[in-house]
Amino acid sequence: MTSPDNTVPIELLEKTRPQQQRAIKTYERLLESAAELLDEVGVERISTNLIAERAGITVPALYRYFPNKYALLYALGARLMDRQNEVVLEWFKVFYDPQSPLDHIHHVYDILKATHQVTAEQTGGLAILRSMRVVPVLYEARLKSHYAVSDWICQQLVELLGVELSKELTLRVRLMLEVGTSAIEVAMEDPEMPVELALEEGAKMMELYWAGLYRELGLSDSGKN
Amino acid sequence: MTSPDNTVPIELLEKTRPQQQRAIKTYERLLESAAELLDEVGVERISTNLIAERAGITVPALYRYFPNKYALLYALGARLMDRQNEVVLEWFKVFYDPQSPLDHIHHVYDILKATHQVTAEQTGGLAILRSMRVVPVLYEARLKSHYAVSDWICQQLVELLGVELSKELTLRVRLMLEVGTSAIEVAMEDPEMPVELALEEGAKMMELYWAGLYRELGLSDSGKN
DNA sequence: TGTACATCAGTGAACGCGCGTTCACTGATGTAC
DNA sequence: TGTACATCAGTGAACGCGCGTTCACTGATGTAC
Repeated sequence: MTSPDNTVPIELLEKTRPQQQRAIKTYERLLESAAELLDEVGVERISTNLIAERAGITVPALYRYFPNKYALLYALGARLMDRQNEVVLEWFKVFYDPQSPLDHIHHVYDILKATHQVTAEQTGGLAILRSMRVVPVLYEARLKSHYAVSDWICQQLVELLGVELSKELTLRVRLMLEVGTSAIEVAMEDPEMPVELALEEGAKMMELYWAGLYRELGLSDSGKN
Repeated sequence: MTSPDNTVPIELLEKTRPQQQRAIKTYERLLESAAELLDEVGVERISTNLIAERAGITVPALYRYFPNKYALLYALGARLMDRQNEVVLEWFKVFYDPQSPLDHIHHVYDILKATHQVTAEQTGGLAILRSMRVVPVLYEARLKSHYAVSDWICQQLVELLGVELSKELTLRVRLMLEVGTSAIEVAMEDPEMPVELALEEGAKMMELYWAGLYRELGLSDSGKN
């Protein structure tokens, strides 16, 4: 079950990189159009024809830069995930304080807020996230990216707090990230759900759990809150 | 953004209900085939042709029961969501104890476990959940179903614990459900993630949060754990 | 039990359409002298 | 500065295919007498 259908591997790498000004504009217009259409018609209805038309070019021009439809969606998804991941690195830089090294867990809201913002600023951000969950080849990229972040965070915890690295730690961090993502997605997709509430309560859940994790690892919380 | 494209409403209701034995078999084979294909090729590649072929009938026979492709996927999704929702009702029945009315929050693992099992038993269960996140018309059904459960849970909390019903309570319950779903999905889709770990840790997160919720509402936890 | 008939279930063939992709091409941009 | 040329960027036309859906139909099942 859920085998990734590897019979015919799908090439995701871009073919030609745009070089001239004009080409860069075209390339960006392609990504922007794809993002809009992902939002408007969904991943099961999007097509190269639609994307090219929206971008104001002909279809063969699209194939100049991307070997196929999925490579284009991948470029879009990878860009968004990279931005999200940068938020995590930035957050650690800002909120890690050697004076009170466990204090960062009281700033989970900030990381959710920043990630939400990055996603909301991207045209069709929510639709992009959704499509990454559903297209097999994109899903694998998503998994890989999430593990990259989990691993990076764990490495930080090892270096900064001296905790012992373990498979279980990585998985627990990964689960927390997934819960955070979930809160952000709910905030974005449910019109009834106020963004602030979703992010605050999501952060609360993560914080409580994270504090428990540190307690189990023998690290004592600063007691704040 | 994220407008559900209501220009041409898609009919989701079934046309003819199967009556004879033979027809019921055909109908079930259609759903089963669709579930398999959702898992194998994904929602953006599934087609009525593919489904009918797999079910061993011709395409017009499919159109006897469903007005279109989405109605079939909807039937599949609705059936799974209904089973999941039943788990929630059952769980409350089993774990609500008038002697210690707050004790149910220490059994969150059980509800996750049972929901996971129901989903794992359904062919292509994970693929069905994923597809419900991404097809606009199915997504609305998903939202509606989730709210039905949240509302039902809130109603239980009102009746059993005497808490005051509020919009915020519903949203917090809904968020918890979403987090639980998230843990189950991670358990199912990530080959690296041991199912038990995901469910246990997910339950832990929900429990901690839920305990906090009760504390805020002025209900004191039995202290067990 | 046998048959005529009504209803239910599924078929064969066809439709127009948009899909992804490729080809040989023209036009635009940049650069060497 | 002007021009010849190389490279980059985008086009027009076409392809075969599978898509969703409908039609008039044949075959299977159930029932009344």
